[in-house]
Amino acid sequence: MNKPVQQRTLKTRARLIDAANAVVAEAGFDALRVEQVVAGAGVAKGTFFAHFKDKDALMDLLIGARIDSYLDQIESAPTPRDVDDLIETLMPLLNFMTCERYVFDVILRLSGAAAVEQIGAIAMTFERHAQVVAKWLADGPFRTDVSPELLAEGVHAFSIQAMALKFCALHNSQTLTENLRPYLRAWLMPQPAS
Amino acid sequence: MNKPVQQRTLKTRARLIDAANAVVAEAGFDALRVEQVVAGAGVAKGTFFAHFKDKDALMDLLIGARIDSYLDQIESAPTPRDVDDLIETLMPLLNFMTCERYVFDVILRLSGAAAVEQIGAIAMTFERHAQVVAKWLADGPFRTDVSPELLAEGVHAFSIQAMALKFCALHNSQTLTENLRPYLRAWLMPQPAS
Amino acid sequence: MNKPVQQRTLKTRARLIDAANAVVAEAGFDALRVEQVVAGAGVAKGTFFAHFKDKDALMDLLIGARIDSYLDQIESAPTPRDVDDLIETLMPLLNFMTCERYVFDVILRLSGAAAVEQIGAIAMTFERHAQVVAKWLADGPFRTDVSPELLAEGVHAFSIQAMALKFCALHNSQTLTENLRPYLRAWLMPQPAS
Amino acid sequence: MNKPVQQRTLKTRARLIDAANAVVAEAGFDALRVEQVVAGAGVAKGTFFAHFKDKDALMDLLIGARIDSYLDQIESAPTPRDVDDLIETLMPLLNFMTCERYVFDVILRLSGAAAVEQIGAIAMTFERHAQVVAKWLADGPFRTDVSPELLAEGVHAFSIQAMALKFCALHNSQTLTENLRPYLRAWLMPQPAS
DNA sequence: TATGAATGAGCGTTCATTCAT
DNA sequence: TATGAATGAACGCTCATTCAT
Repeated sequence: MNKPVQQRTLKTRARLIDAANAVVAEAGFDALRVEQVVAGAGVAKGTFFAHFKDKDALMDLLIGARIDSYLDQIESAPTPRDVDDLIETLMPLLNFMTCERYVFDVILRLSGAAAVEQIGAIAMTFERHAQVVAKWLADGPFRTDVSPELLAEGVHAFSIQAMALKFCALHNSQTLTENLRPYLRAWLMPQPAS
Repeated sequence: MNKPVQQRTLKTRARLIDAANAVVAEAGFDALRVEQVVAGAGVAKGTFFAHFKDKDALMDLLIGARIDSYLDQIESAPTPRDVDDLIETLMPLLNFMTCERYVFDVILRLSGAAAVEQIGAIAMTFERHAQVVAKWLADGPFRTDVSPELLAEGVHAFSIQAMALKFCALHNSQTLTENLRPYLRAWLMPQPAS
Repeated sequence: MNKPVQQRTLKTRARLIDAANAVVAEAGFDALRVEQVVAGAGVAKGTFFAHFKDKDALMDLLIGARIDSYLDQIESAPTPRDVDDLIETLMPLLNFMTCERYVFDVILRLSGAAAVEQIGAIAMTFERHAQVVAKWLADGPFRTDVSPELLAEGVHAFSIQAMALKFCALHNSQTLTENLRPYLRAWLMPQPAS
Repeated sequence: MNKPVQQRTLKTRARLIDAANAVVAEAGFDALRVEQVVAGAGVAKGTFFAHFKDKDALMDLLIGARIDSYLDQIESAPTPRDVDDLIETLMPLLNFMTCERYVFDVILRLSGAAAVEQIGAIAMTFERHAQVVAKWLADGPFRTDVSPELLAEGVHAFSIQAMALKFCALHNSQTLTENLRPYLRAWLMPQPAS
């Protein structure tokens, strides 16, 4: 009964997102302007704000979708055999997350939601990321004295740290991979008997 | 000859900082506006920017000073004997860093300087923090298979993670301390022989 | 055959008006939003405009009805014997008309219809008001050198003036009654022989 | 000492007003857009709102200035000898006030100020109008049983009434002058001995 | 009649930062 | 150094009204 209306809504929403993606492809996330998006979608400005609370909500969706597609790839990849393998598998995602300073900032900002109702796409991907990595860690040649879930959270923490260093003049002489490797080795590998 | 001028300069700078601290005490860091600061200091807006490169430079100073005073306390505290001790020692600092979402964001943003010349007060405190923690970790009953410096960086990474969770509706049911403990246990303690 | 349809129509219309009155009772005329009204009536926005040409048409109805009920009271009151009596009789109406700045504005705007076909409830009440007052003035101890109709129009003009003063910081130290009395004395009473 | 700065301010303000007057001359008051004004003045939008609280504040100034110049003409005109003379003298002002429905609405809206500090140009002209007319009425062949100030307020009330009728479909078959004459005759002339 | 997504055009805001004096 | 008016570029908002279904 209310299907036709909803389809119209979904169509408009899709056009907005398509237009936004076109702008991003052209000029990047930081350069996206709401005005361009509505112009590209051929809708009124008011329509934009009927679909998205604000520009951040759109960004959450766009960036969240990309992270999700990277997670799809990651999930379908073979379980990493060692730390280097793990890093290599994660790299496409980490590279995307640091492709623009603006993107990294948005991700940090939106990865936590002030209220449960406001949990957005990016925050959801963080949950998923933890699950995917935990599943790996349970299988691989990694330390077993703590839960895979905790290990996965640590991978996340060190990834953030390494990504942050990429934007830091003092430490960006090393690549993201090089920064990340010692952290994850020390975190994931069983300690040699002392 | 130029002594009086310098004194006036220092005086103006001091008045700006005092005014800023008054605003912060009244309304918090997030609510601080340059306009309020210059009004409180009784100078013109332009004068503010003659003393501080930008608003962030002031924030760096204000927040950096507070972090430094927490580090003073931390440094003068006895070396922690275990993880709980370590957390307890660090907590006043971590609580301050998460007193406002805005403060946490500023710290993340300024903790890595975008350029080497721009290393500010907050970035300095992070170096100092790393040294203090590394010294502790070298002395305590912690794992020795990796360098204390790397361990300290990990403490930092997990602290950031735990602080971020404080602002996340999905995970803030636990206290910062409760979130941090399992991370640091797993990171710092020698693994039991498996 | 079309009875049930008409009844449904009338029912919807009544529900819209009830909902509108509820909003007005809660928050006043100025705060009334079409959205609230349709929400309260449990119908869609478009339905509102199937029943009322525009929001003003609803306002015309709501405010016109209230004015009419004040006119009922006025009409059933005894013919005023003097100016003070006249003012006292009119006051409930004038107080309502100035209960909100917005109400006064709407009344001014709709009291003269832009087109003859658009004569609405408020415009009708003004005609009625003029007739009622003219009838009084023909009977009372008032000047007789001009027609009662003209006198009534003057009462209207001075009432508007006095009401406007109520919204003016320069003149609202006096009550509406106090502002109105000298006007109507000078307008309605026979001049003393000079 | 602070003269040069103020002159710059005044210059910018003058450019804004000039640009606004140009737009009005071109397209009328109703068609004035803030964007056009700032474009015409060659200043930023922020500057506009630094000079005027909102668009209404500019309108108050523009319209108030015009009314004032009409009042200048009126003031320098010879004292009217009778009602027709009076109407003829006032007509340029009344014609301007009703040149656009929008202008009349703005005048009504801004003629009263909610607070004394907010009294604007239009509200001031109303005071002046009363004074100018009162001075005339004291001199002319008009009724003397009430104060000239009261008589002037009545002229104002009837002028508003007559202007409102101009926008009213039911009564605009008569000219403003024709509508006004009977009112003012009855209001201003000594009553014939009955 | 009923629906409700879409419209739309302009206003006001924001506030750190700049620059001519 | 000090001044403070001016900048600027989007964003977000408003909300009555329309129109295709």
